[in-house]
Amino acid sequence: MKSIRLHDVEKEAALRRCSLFSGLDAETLRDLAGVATAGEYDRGELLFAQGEAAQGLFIVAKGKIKIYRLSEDGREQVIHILTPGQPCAEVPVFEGTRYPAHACALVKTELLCFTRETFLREARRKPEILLNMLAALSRRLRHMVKLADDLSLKDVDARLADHLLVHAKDNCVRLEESKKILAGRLGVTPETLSRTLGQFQTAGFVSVDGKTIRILDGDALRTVIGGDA
Amino acid sequence: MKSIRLHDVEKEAALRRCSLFSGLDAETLRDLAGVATAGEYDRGELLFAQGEAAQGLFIVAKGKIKIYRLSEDGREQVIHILTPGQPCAEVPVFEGTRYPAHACALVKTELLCFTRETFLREARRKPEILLNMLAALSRRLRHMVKLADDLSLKDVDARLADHLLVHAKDNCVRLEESKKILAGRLGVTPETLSRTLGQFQTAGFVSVDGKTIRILDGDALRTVIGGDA
DNA sequence: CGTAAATCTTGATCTGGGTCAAGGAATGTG
DNA sequence: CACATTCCTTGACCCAGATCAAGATTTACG
Repeated sequence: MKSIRLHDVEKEAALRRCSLFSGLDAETLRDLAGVATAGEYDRGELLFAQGEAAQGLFIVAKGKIKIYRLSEDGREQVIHILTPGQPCAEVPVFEGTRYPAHACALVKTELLCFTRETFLREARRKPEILLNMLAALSRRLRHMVKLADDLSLKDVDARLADHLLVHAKDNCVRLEESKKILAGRLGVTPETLSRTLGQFQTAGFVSVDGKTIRILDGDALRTVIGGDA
Repeated sequence: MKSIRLHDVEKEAALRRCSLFSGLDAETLRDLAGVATAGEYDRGELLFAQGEAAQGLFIVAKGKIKIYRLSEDGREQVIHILTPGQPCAEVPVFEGTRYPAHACALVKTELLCFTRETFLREARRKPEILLNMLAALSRRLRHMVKLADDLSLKDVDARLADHLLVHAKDNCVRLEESKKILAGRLGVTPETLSRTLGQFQTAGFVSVDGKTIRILDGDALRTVIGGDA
């Protein structure tokens, strides 16, 4: 890690992009920006390791962070890819526990960091910060509940169709991530994702071109989510 | 619903049993108890319906609440069984959104209720309330992440073994819920649960007697969680 | 207590999707 | 540009666990 200097306006902009803070007024954001420190990580550099005591929470300003676990047989399970605006390690910071996963930079990455103490001090001064974070955490919890639901009672076709519809911007889904990682997020193997996407394509529901998926028949996808193939 | 009167000390005791509030000091708890209202629901009575605007959050004081969804083909998916001390509907209350599921009383049940407005007013006065809740929500989020993990990469044997070890009190697990509901929570069908429990029994890992499961060989269960049958 | 409803167990069968394997496309690197 | 690496696709096979069906056992209630 290399400490870098950022103007407060840059830090503020980075914070505003983060859902945990996005609803806050300008003054509060400025305060938070004032107490945040900035750092730069090289590609492949480890941010923190699973099991380490949580010292601070991070906000991605630029670049990409991979959150992953290693199972005891050494297989890597990607939990999240964090892009600019996303926070990281709030959970262990509140609980005062250890980091539950590894985090490493996928490319050269700039981060804002609050130490645990700094953050708690600010939060006590301005409860809106906490209300905001509660809403954001609630939303994440909701997503996880849905995912767990879907994993046990929907099939792969339904999960993929759902994902495509949710992430479509005017009938297109651009994959920032590799398909391998998308597969992990849907809880399937890359092979199965490839096949399912293939089926959708031959059925005429979508057309796939590299990392761009165009939705040709949204209604068909919606019926896939409901019941049968 | 029938409004009932409870002494503040009773309400306070109910709040203290709830993880969202358990770390709070006596004064704060008293304040919260002062603004909570109490209600009684009959067996089968609906607390709120999926899709309804969230008006308040509840704490179970006595009885049992079932949280469930109905899929479009009418099948019921139990999400949670709430027992005394558990909170309900915090998520939609923070977000100011709708209830994401149905809730109904399984037996005659007493509940404390905060309206959205009342709660937010108190929370703003005492930020510790929010810090406490953040930690609690974080923990729940962690659990869901683990469940989602396990659903996609662990088999039923491992999930059941894990559940038994986590919930054991001196080598015994008493099922408050029916086995059907436990099955739902582990993301399997009742048939599979029955079979798996049967296997564990004939293997000598546990002994089952009605709603009580005694763990005979904890180490065996731990190895089941790890890798193979 | 007896009957009905719900819950639990057990067996037989079927299938979604994981695993293994091997051949293409991309992308990066000296 | 050749080479290596990682990513993606496709095929063949197999198994965990769902589903269907049919008793057995418990619980609820008039």
